[in-house]
Amino acid sequence: MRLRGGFAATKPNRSEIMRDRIAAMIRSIPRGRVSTYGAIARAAGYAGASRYVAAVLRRSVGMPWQRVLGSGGEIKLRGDSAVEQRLRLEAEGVRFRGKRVDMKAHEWKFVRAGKRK
DNA sequence: AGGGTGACGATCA
DNA sequence: ATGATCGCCACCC
Repeated sequence: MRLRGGFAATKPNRSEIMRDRIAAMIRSIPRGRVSTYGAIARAAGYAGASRYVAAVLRRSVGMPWQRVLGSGGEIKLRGDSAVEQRLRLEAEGVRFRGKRVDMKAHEWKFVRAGKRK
């Protein structure tokens, strides 16, 4: 957490930086394009943290959450949420092939960040 | 320290 | 295509 006014704030720990970087990647996905939990984790420099990407998305507000999908363009939400996600995506022009998003046409390619420990 | 959780992902039956 | 398994990661008791 950053403090205002230039006072010595508590140094952000590894997880906070991780969370911020992941959130930034999600926010950078343009309208009409999508990505996956795994790809976002890798792009942020945390390969393997796909589950955490979902956790971050879940607890953040004002994020384009509908643009984040499971591997292969699969909607991982359940019930009403899943329906809403599909509607929101179709509303911004994202096409589906059966149950999944046509990744070939809509997957957003990030410029990878360097790997980190 | 130990065990359980989830909007994951790859693999296999 | 579908469900079970297992490995992963940070969190939360």
